[in-house]
Amino acid sequence: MDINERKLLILKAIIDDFISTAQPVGSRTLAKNYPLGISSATIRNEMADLEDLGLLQQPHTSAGRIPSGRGYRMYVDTLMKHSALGRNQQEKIRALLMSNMIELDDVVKQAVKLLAQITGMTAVISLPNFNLSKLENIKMVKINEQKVLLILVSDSGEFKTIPLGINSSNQQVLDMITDAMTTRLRGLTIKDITLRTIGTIKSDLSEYGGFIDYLMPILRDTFRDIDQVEVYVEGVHNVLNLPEFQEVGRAQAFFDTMESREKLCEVLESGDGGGIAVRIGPEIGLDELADCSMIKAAYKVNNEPAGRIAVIGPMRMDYGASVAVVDYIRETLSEIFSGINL
Amino acid sequence: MDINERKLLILKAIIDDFISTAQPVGSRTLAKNYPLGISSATIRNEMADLEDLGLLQQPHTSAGRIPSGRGYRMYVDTLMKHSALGRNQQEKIRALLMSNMIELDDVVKQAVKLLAQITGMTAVISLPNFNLSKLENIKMVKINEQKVLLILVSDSGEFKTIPLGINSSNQQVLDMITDAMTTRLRGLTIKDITLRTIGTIKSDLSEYGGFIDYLMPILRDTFRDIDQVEVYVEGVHNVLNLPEFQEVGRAQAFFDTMESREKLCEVLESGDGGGIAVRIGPEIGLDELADCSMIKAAYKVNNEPAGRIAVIGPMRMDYGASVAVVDYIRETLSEIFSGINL
DNA sequence: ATTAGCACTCGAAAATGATGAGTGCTAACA
DNA sequence: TGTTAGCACTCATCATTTTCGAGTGCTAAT
Repeated sequence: MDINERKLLILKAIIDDFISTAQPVGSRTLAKNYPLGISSATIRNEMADLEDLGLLQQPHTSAGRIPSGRGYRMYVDTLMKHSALGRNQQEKIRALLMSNMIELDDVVKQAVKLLAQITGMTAVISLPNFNLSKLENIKMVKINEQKVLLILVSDSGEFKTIPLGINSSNQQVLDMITDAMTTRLRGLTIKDITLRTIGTIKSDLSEYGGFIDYLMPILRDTFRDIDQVEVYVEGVHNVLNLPEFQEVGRAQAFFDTMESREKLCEVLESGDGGGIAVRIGPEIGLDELADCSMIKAAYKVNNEPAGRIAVIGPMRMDYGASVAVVDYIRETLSEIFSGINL
Repeated sequence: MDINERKLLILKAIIDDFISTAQPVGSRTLAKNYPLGISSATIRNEMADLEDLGLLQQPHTSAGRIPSGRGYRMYVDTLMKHSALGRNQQEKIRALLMSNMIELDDVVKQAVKLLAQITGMTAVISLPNFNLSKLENIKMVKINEQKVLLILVSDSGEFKTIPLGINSSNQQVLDMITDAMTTRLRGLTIKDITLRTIGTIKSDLSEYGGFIDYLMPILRDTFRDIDQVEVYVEGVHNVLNLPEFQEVGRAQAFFDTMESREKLCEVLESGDGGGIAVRIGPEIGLDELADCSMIKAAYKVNNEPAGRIAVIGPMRMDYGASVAVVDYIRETLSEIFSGINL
């Protein structure tokens, strides 16, 4: 059986309708509400064909049709209207993201909130992995007799602070040590730091013998443990407004998934970083989200792919609008982070 | 009408039963399952009296009774069994909270997670308000040409880091400035810092004229904006397992409330800090939680009341067990934070 | 190839009925 | 006088039935 222009038109109409009503759509309503110029009987025949092609499915015998995963795929690939964001909405996003520019974290948090709010779904964003950026500078600041703050600065201007429980140190000594560390470690990533590199520092500082022996294991453990990719999630509860999440069990399963950093990370970080990816149902690669869809994109920091941004919602989502928003936010983030040493 | 011993016994039985089944309890089941030694008819009469006294209510004519707010109040005040935590559970809590002791924040986050997990309800905890603790030390660390990290250390060993966007500063200059600031501000709380105090610093450092003129407004704004009380919430989704939250609308309203830091703060911080408070329904003081209950207590840092810890759930909660957990965690936190300069 | 028409299907919603847990009241009883 | 057995009555819940209508597939006419 061939798939012709008209079938595609009908498929598009069905999906458009289903996206906005969440109800299976039948031949009569279709004939009534869309200018297809053919009768419901003809539509019925075509629909039967579309079902045979695996693009539609019937919840039960006497109901209308709903799109299948493959149907959505075709819709997203070739049928849907790619809408652009309205001017004023663009301005709003831009203004909000630009307003709060001291830290990358803050911008990113703002962005994910915005994304959730605009789409009415759940938004997820991952931060650039600090472990992979090059160290530029290392400092330790004595907080009090029991505590020192370790500060790692990356070449892109990001930094990370880590409190250490260290007894009675002296700021001058700490400065000497961090100077030596900076010399040795500058340009490396945290991932690159091994026991051996730390060992070399120790040999540079033999004069502080005892204290170094005390400090180094702590630093070693600290470097070993810096490792989680940060993920921010926003708008998890938005889905309660959607008809597909009206049974608490369903909603609860979704919430549980959204609370698992690892799963989210895995799903976010998979795939290459180019362009926008639309993952439909099982394509997401997570059983728990097999009846959801995800739109995901990588934003850049200093023109290098860094973190990912995504929106997750029911398969029946407004792909056109969502893609537009994700794209615009990705673009704006990349722009904000381009070349600026935060 | 007098309220005698037997009535109280019946009330207690009804509430115990209702807490565990979530079903209105009738006279027959009561007579069958509790060793009251009287017939269902007698119980019926007593129940009618208890209803007249406002301690019970009937969802509809031919249903059993459920406790009213006043009923719960009486239960909590005089009837319920105060159970203590089991030894092994105590050990578990203790071990978990002790294991992770570098930062107060970490302990507190661990505690709130634990509380939610053990009670199966929603747990909330507020941090000691940094604004109210006395400043001990102020530092600024140059991160790079555009950025400086401001570190405020309190006398209890807590600290707060605030990134500032400041151009091309020099670490020596920063040290001079923070030394002057420390001299002037030590012992004050952040709340105490006014425009005038900042002005005096400026006069100490006339030699750095231009830079100070640039820096001071930034610091002024920064001090003015440090102000939010941190609140951690954990286990919001736990309530989905409870029968009273089976309609999504109900659950959603609860989630919304739990997302409002201000409302939570208000509710947490109200009341004096002594002992454990059980707030039933409207006593919480928030319309959105009028059919929930809250158990709340203040923990201490250095033997001074600091933050609050609470668990929030349906009115039909196991008050005895919950009070025990809250109490033990409060106690353990206070102990961990007693006298230790973190 | 298209469409009108028709018989048929089947879920959703409304109507009906049985069930049973619960009540209040009364009269008998210890 | 307090307690209890008994009884009529209430009413939510659940299962069953009925109705309704949107939808389908098929056939025959255009």
